[in-house]
Amino acid sequence: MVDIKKELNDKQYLAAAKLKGPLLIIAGAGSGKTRMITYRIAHMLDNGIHQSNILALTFTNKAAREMEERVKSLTSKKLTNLTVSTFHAFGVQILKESITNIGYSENFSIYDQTDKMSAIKESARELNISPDVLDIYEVANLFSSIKTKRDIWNDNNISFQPLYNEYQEYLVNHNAVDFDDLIVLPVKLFVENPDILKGYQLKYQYIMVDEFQDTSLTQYNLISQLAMKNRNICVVGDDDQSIYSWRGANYQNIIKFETDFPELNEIKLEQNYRSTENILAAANSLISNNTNRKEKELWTGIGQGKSIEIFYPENESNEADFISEMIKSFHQSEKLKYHDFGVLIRTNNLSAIIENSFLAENIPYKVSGGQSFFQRKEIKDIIAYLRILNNPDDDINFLRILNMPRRGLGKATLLKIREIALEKECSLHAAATELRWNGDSPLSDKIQSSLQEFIDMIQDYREMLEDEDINKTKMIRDLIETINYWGYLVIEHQKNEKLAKWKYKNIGIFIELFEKWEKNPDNKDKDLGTYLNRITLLTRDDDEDGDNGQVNLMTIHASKGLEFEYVFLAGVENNIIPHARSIEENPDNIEEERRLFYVAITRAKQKLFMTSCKTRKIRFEIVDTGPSPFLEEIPKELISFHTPVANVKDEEALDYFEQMKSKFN
DNA sequence: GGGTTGCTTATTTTT
DNA sequence: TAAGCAACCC
Ligand SMILES: Nc1ncnc2c1ncn2[C@@H]1O[C@H](COP(=O)(O)OP(=O)(O)OP(=O)(O)O)[C@@H](O)[C@H]1O
Repeated sequence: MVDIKKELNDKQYLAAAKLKGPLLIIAGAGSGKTRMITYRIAHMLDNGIHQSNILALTFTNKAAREMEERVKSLTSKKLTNLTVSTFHAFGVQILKESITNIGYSENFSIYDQTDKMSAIKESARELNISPDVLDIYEVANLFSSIKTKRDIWNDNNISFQPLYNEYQEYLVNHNAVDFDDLIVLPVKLFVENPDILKGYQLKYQYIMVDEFQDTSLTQYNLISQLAMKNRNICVVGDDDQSIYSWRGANYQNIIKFETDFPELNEIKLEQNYRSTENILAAANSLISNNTNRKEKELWTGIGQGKSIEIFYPENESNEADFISEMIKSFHQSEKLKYHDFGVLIRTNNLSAIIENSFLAENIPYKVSGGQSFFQRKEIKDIIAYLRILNNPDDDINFLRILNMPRRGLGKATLLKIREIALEKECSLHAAATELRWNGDSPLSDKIQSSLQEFIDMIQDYREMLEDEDINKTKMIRDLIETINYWGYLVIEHQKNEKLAKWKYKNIGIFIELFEKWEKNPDNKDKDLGTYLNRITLLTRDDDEDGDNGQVNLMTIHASKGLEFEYVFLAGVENNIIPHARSIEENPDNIEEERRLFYVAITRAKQKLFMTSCKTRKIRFEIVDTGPSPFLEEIPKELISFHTPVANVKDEEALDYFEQMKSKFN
C-alpha cells in the first residue's frame, strides 16, 4: 500500500483520495499536480480498481512513460494493462481496435506533417491546381483548423474547400489518417456508434488528464464523451502554462469542463515544492502582466535562494561557451550531476551551436524535442518501404520509394502508372502491378523489367511479412541490403562520405530499436503497422530512457512538466522570446510568449541563469539584438545583472573579476 | 526519358 | 549548410 497521506499535502491528499465524480485542479507551476495524479493512480490500484479501468492522458510521450514508471515503482506491480498515454497515442489505440467501423482498414498509415503536405500537393495535382500557387504550409494549417473545428469556411478560405474535400478523399482512398484524424476519427466513431462508445465507457471508468490547459477542443470532446457516463474524471492544469494554442490548445476548456460537469469539486494547490522564493517571485511578477487569468496563490517553503543572474555574451558562440564553462565549473564545485542542468531555448535552431560547445568541452548531453530520429530522411526512406509492405495503397510512401534508390522509374513511368490509377480508380501500387502484367506495355524493355523487379520485390517482402515464422528484424536487414541503400547513400553524398556513413549508422540504430521492440516480451502486439504508427508519434528523445548524467538541452515547449536544479535560459532576446514571427502573426500572442517565459523560469529549482547576446548570426548576417522585454517585468532586486562578458575564448587569461573591474574603471 | 548540375530557400513552437 | 527543386544535359 502506498501511504498517500504521508507523501502528499492535505490538499493533494484530498484530490488523490476522492476517486469518484468530476474533479478540477487548477494550480500553479510546481504545486505537485503531476505528483498528485501519479499517487492517485497508485491509490486507485490499492483500492481494488482494476488497472484496465484507468486511463491517464498526458501531453508528451515522455511524460506518459515517466508517470507509468513511477506508478509501477510505487505499487511494485507490472501493470501491463494500465493505460497511460498521450491523446494521440490513445487515439491510435482506439483506431487500431475499431477503425473498420468508419470505413478504413486496420493497416492504416499515419501521415505526419511532411506526408500531409505531400498529400495536399497530390490532391492539388488531381484537381489540376498548380502547387506553386499554393502556400502548402498555410493550406495544411487551414485544413487542420477546419478539421478540428477551430475555423469554419468563410469568404476568405472557401476557395480551398474543393481541395480540402479532395484531400480528405485522398486520405480515405489510401487508407491514411493525419494527426488530426487521430482525435477526430475516434470522436466520429463514438458519435456514429453509441454501442462502441458504451464499450469504451465501460472500460475506462476512471479518467485523468494532466496538462489540461493544453488540450484542444476535439481532445476535450473525446474525453468528455468517454467520461459522460461514469463521470469519474479528474483534470489538472494551469492556465498560465498554456503554450500550445497554435496547435489548437484552448484553456477555455476549463470553463467548458465546469459547465459540462457542474457537480465538480475544485481543489486548489498552493504550495510550490520546486523553486526558491526568488524564482517564484520572478515568475509570479512576470505572469501578472497577463490578462484573463484565473487567480492563483503560490508560495514556497524552500527559502529565498540565490538571485537570478543575467549575462550578456557578445554573440551566440560566446553564449554557448559560457554556458559550457558554467556547467563544467558547477559540476565540479557544487556536487551537481550533469542531469541536474537544463538548458532551455525558444527555437530548435539555437541548439546546434550549444551542442557543438558541449561536444568540444566533453560535456555529456541529450537533446529532446525537435525533429524526431524517425523523421530523418534516411529513416523515413526505410519506413516508407515498410509502410508499403504494410499498406500498399499508401500512395505517398509509394511515390517516395518508386525511384529511390534510382531504378530508372522516373517521371515518364510515373505518368503511365498515374494514367492507369486514374482509369481504374486504384492506388499507384495496384496500377504499377497492373502495368507490370501488361503484355503490350508502353514502356521500354529495360524499364519494364525494372518495374517488374520492383513490384516482385514488394510482393516477396509482403509475403514474408505475413509469415509469422519469419523474424522481422532480419527481414528489414535483408530489405535494406536488397535495395542497396548503402549504395544509394554513397551516390547521394559523393562529396561527403562521412555523412553517408553517419546516415547508414542511423539505419543500423533504427534496426536495433526495432529489434528491441520485436524481442520485448511485454509487447503483445507485434504487428509492423503498430510499430510504424507508434514511432510516427515520437519526438526526439522519446524513445530513450533515464537521465543518466547528461545535461538536458531542449526547447521551452519540450520542458513542460520537467524540473532541473540549475536552469540556463539562452537567447533571452527580443524577437526570440517573444518570437518575432509569433508577434507578427498576431500581436496578442505576446501573452502566450509570456506564458512560455513563465514556463521556462518555473523549471528551475535552485538557480536560474539567463543569457542575452549582444549580437547574433541570423542566417548569414550578424545582427544587433536587444534583451527580451520580459526582463523588465521581473523585479530588479531579484536579479544580478552582469555587465556584458567579453569574448571568453580570446581573453581566457583574464580573470572574470578582473574583467569586471576594468569595466568599472 | 532519365539523371545531373546548379540554384534557391529555409517558416516558431510539435502530436 | 543542406536539402529540395527546376532547368539542362546525356
Ligand atoms: N507533497 C509534496 N511533498 C514533497 N514534494 C512534493 C510534494 N508535491 C510535489 N512535490 C515535488 O514538487 C515538484 C513539482 O511537482 P510536480 O511536477 O508534480 O508539479 P506540477 O504542478 O505538475 O508542476 P508543473 O505545473 O510545472 O507541471 C516535484 O519534484 C515533486 O516531487
